[in-house]
Amino acid sequence: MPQPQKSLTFFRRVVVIIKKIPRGQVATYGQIAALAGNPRAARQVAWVLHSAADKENLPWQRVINSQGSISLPRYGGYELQRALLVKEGVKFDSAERIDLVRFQWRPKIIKKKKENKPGARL
DNA sequence: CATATGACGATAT
DNA sequence: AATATCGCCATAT
Repeated sequence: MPQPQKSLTFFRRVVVIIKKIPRGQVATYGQIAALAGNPRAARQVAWVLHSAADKENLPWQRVINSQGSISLPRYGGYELQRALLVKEGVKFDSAERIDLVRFQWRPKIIKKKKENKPGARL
């Protein structure tokens, strides 16, 4: 018997995650890789975008690098990505970087139960 | 199995 | 700050 819900491939998990990035916010390759279960697979996220951004209709423009900047080369998609983000309200500073503190998506950690320590002070 | 690819990330220089 | 180098690793072939 095959497992009822065999874990999805990394590829699929990444696709699902990227689709959840809210408009006006961004996520980094490494962040997405981590959410997909492998914090060291940032490059694979790039690969997923390369191979499926279009087919899967992903909000690919919301994925940027850990420096808060666009990874696509100038005249190779950079301008388009920048324009799409600006249109969503994302701001770029004078160094062409996005302030991650302001714009990075911070999904709620769903995880399992078990947290909630009554009386715990932080 | 062996190699190649890649919109990365961290570190060294 | 800008560039170079290396480590990583899911997929593709």
